Parts: sequence; C-alpha cells; structure tokens
Amino acid sequence: MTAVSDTLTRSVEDYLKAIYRLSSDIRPASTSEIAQHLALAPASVSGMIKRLSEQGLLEHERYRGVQLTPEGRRVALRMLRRHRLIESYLVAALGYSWDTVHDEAERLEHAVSDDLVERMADALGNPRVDPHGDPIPSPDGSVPETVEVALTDMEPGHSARIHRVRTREPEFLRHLADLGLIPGAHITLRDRRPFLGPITVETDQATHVVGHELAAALLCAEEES
Amino acid sequence: MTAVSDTLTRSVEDYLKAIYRLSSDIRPASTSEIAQHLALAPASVSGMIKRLSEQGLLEHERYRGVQLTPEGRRVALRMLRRHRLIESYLVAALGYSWDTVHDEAERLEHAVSDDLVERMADALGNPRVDPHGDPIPSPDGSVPETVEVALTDMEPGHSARIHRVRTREPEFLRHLADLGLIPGAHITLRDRRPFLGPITVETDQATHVVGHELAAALLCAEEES
DNA sequence: TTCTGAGTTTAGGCTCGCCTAACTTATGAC
DNA sequence: GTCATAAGTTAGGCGAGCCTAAACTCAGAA
Repeated sequence: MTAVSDTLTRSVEDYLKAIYRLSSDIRPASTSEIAQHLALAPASVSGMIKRLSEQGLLEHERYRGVQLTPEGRRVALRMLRRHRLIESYLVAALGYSWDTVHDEAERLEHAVSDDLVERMADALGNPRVDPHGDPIPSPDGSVPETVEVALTDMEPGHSARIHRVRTREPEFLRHLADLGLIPGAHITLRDRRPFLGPITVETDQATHVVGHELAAALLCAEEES
Repeated sequence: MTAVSDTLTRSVEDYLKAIYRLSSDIRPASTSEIAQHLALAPASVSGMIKRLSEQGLLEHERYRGVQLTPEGRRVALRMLRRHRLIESYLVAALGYSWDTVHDEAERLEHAVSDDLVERMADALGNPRVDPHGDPIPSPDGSVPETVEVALTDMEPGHSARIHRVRTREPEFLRHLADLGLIPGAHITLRDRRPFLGPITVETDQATHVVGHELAAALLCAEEES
C-alpha cells in the first residue's frame, strides 16, 4: 500500500490544511483567500492548485475556486489531528502554555510519524479536544459535530459553558486565561452593549467586562439556567 | 542576533552532521565518504560543499576533503544534542524501544525548537548519554571525552562496563537487549577466538557467545577485576 | 449592453538540491 | 618519470516551490 499521504511535502500539507479551513460543502476556497492565509502570491497558489488537482487531492473550477476531494480531506484531517494532539501533548506533558504551542505544533505536525502521534494520544488518554477546545479528529477522520454559539450572540441572563476559543493571538490567549475565560469555564452573560460594544460576563470567580472582538472568539454551549 | 543556524535547511543540517561524524582534527572527510553516508551522488556533494564553504561552515581543500569550521561544528553539535535528547525522551517518556527511535529522531531533530529540546532535557533530568550510551553534547557544544575500548580489543579475563553501542541496526539492537548487553551492564570477557572469531562474554545473568561484528559494536570501560 | 476592475491564470525567471555525463587531478605501480 | 585509475569537480538538466509581470475572465455598474 502506497498511500498518497506518504509522499506529500510540507508545502502540500499546508495547502490542504488551509483549503480545509477556508472551504465548506457549499463554498469553495478562492485562490486569493488561500494565498492570504499562507502568505503567498496568488500566482503561486494557482500553480499549486493545478498540481494538486492533477494529483486528485482537490477539485478546481477555473476562476471559481477549489474544494477538497475525499482524499484531500483525509490528508487535511490527518494534519489537523496531528496538530491538535501535538498541542495537547506539549501543554499536558511539557508545561507549554496554550498561547505558545501553536508555532511549535505547526512545525512538528509535518515531522512526526503516525506511531508517535498515537503514542502521544495514548499518553494523554485519547483526548477529544485540544487546549483551545478544538475537536481532535479521530484517526479515521471523523470530527464530532458540536452546537456552539459565540458569546456575542447570547442573550443577557443566559448561562453557558465555554467550549472553544477561536483566536491564536498569544496576547488574547494570555488575557483570556487571566480572566478565567477558558474552555470548560461556566459563565453567565450579564450585559451586552449594542454596536459591537463591550460584553459583561460573570464567571464562577468574578465579573469581567470584555471587548466585542474578544467575546466573539469565545464559542459556548448554552445551558438551562 | 541572526545566528547562521536560523536559516539552515534540513539538507544542510544533515551534511554538517555527516561531516562531523566522518572527519576529525587530523583527518578531513572526503566527498565520496559524505556521498556514501548521505546516499547521494558525489557530484551533489561537491556542489553543496562549495555552497557551505562560501557560507563559512566548512573549509574545503580541493581534491583533499573538508573540515568543519567552528561555526559548522557548532551547528553539528547542536543537531547531535537534539537527536540524542529526542531519542532519550522518546524512550523514557513515550515507551519507544532503543531500536526504533533513530528514524523518528532523524526527522524531529530538524523540526523542534531549542525551547522544546530544553524542556525535554529538563523533563529527563538533563541526561548525559542517550539510550545507546552516546554522550549528549551540552547546549554550549562541549562533549565529554571518555576512554572506551571495543569488546573485541579486550583481553580475556578482564571485566568492564558497557558504555556505548555503535550500531543502529534494529535487529542487532534487539538481539543485544535480549542478551542483556546494554549500556551500564557489567561484563567479563571469557574467550576471544582469533581471525574475527566469536567472543564469549559473561554478564551478571548469563554467558553468551557473540559474533565478532556484534562484539566490535560494544564500547566498554575496563574495570579492575 | 458595454465597460471596468478585482480576481485569476499564464509566462517566464529564480534558488535549492538533486541527478548524469564529461572532464580534471592526484596517486601509486611500473 | 610516466601513466592508468580512482576520486573529485564542472557542466548541464530537472522538479518543487516560490516570485513578478502580463494576459485573461467574470460580474456588476453605468
């Protein structure tokens, strides 16, 4: 068996990850979006798209954008599993904080073997989410669906549990950790000012006023109050 | 500060490691040796040697061979530290056996950050040797000197402690582990047949007869008997 | 319906790191 | 001292992956 994933370069893996993130079943990813995401010139992306669609990793409709094929999605999910498990391992086993793991994982995800990834998973007891609350795809590529609502879309008075944090900015992450606004925390929305105004949120420890941008990064599961 | 080591490719790191291994203060590494070691065509090595000597990482005397400059040696030792610490970590923390860690470390050594390497070192209590008994260079690049003699060069009746194992062949390593011939083991040479004949060696548990090739891979520190 | 501009693709060029083929150098046998 | 040969180097080529500049497409405004 010679799986496609055996011969992929680091670059290709990054393209597929980016396209996975930027596209959906109903919306293809555009050349310029991908270029932006990877910090490359659009022309470079066009070239790579051509190669990858010839390899059967994505579908390309000229001037319209790209979607992953099942094979391409398989690769992307494999990278996502690696990335999130590596982040989890670095935090749990080597004392990294959640605002510093991203770059390290970004490099390691291309270098680790499947064996090592699964050993890390076992050592952690096969976690289902990473330190930011993002779900870890299973080895066969399934991702649990969850219903989440941004803190900015909740109604005042409602309670919820923080599920995921949608930023990777170290400053944001450190600030959120300082306030106790981390995955698993129980919160109640107290006030929401209009026009992207600040949000007042109560944790089990304290009450904080946070900016709209920060609140929008917090994805929550609402609870009966 | 922009250290040279910030911009090196995986390939360059491998060349420097190979040259470190193949050369000494008195003997330069030859083009064909390096090519052999890296499984490349000699012409490719010639090309890379040119680039690396222009970068100040090695000294090249045409048709004579290459030596590392202090800067080149610094890079090589940094890679060696990484490699050996990664091997140590994988064995100690993730249950790898000493015959399977090499390939994994070979890829990871190019991807880890200095920070991660030092965290692994700390987690292990800053070991001085790796699972094969090879010394781990310190962060500043110093390598402890040790006096070692191959089992094939010892006199019958003499006792010793196994320091290092000079092979990476998984089959050899597994076999040695089965016999208890691992770093730290106390042994006594019982018999040595001439003409590269078999060696009889006694451990604390048993007595084994091993082939010359295997015995030559065992580097020992002799002890008073 | 035509035109314009944003977005996309093509054309051509570059470096890295490898290759093979052809040439050059050093060395040791005679 | 000459010369055959092994070792090393140069020349030229290729794919990956990036770039800039130029050409093309599509969609929305006039």
